[in-house]
Amino acid sequence: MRPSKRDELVQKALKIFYRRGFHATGMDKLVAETGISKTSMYKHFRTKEELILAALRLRDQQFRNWLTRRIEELAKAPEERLLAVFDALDEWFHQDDYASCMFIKAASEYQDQGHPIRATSAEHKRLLADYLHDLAGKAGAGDPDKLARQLLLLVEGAIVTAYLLGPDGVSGDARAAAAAIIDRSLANGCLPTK
Amino acid sequence: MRPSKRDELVQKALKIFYRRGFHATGMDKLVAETGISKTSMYKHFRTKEELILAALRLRDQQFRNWLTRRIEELAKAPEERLLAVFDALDEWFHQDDYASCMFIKAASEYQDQGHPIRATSAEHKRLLADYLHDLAGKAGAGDPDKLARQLLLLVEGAIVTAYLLGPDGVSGDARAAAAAIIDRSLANGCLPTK
DNA sequence: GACAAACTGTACCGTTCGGTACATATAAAA
DNA sequence: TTTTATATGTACCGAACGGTACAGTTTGTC
Repeated sequence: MRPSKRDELVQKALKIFYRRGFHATGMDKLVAETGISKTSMYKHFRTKEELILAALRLRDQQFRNWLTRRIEELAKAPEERLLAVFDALDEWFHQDDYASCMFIKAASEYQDQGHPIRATSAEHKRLLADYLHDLAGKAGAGDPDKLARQLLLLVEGAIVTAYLLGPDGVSGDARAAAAAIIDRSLANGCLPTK
Repeated sequence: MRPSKRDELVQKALKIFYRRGFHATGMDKLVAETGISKTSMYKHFRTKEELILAALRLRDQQFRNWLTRRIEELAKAPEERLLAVFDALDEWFHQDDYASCMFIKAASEYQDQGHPIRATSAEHKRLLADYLHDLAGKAGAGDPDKLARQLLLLVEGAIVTAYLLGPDGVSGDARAAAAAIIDRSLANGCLPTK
């Protein structure tokens, strides 16, 4: 069974929304760029918002899937994986179609508290934080909650900075900063571990 | 001389754009919410984009002004000011109308390379980085460039995370992470300074 | 080949978009 | 008081917005 027209639509819409933005992308533009008729679109999704939500759900799945897989390839030991996070991000930042994080942008355009698009974006970040927490725990962090939250700050900061000021060096800085806070968390400060 | 109608417009438009977004805010909405006639608006600004740019320039000025002033109030010694950055941010995050960074959101909506709105947003971040660099230098950091770039990551990460996951604790985490990387920069690692 | 499901093209709906035309009002400066 | 600059209200422009109606075409299945 070939990929359904529905999946094809979501996949293509995802790329277009990512590249052009949500409000700035009209349904007619989606018709023109996907080659899928508007009638079909509204057969699969009752509103533009539902299509956006489907695109965000797909993005969440694809992105976290890629990130975790890449990190597992790049490093084996948990402490090393905490740093490999930023090596994976570096690859992302240097893709020529890199344009920040889709969820940060979605939450920027749909700011109402409790709006499904904003809620979905927040959930994505929570899942990302959970993954970092998992890594931090396996690495033997003294306070994995805290370490994960601190690393998340570096991840988000790197994403935004790589977009606004360019990708070069950002991951390296984030990695170095991460090393500092990881050292603190694992060694409980500058005291020798024994 | 009273504040000109033009300044009043930019000030009010700034708040509305910040709260509702750029594409989502039509000129008619601005007329309704500011009480300023559309004719006047287009006498002062030839396009909506020019009005947005004026609002961003005002925001840049107001925000950096507030931030630096607040930091100078909160701490006197340069090393302490590097940490006070996050105390000031914490106050911002807990304002009930906090809605992330206007420039991150602007760059999210106007993604074209070289678009004036995106360029203005990038410039704001560059100026923020310059300020951090200045503080880092005065604090005697070994590599003020690097420290400033790392702190900027924490600042941006805190802004985004406070918006998406809520303000509580974010600044504390950022502050703790900042302390770790500042210690490294000032002491050149865990080695004693002498 | 028949049938149903899925997809397409086009025309259209009311609304809103950014932006303009124009005639009127207000208010300070001369 | 007349002038001049600046504000206003309203009506409007063509285009694009999200979304619908409907008739016709392709597609896989029995």
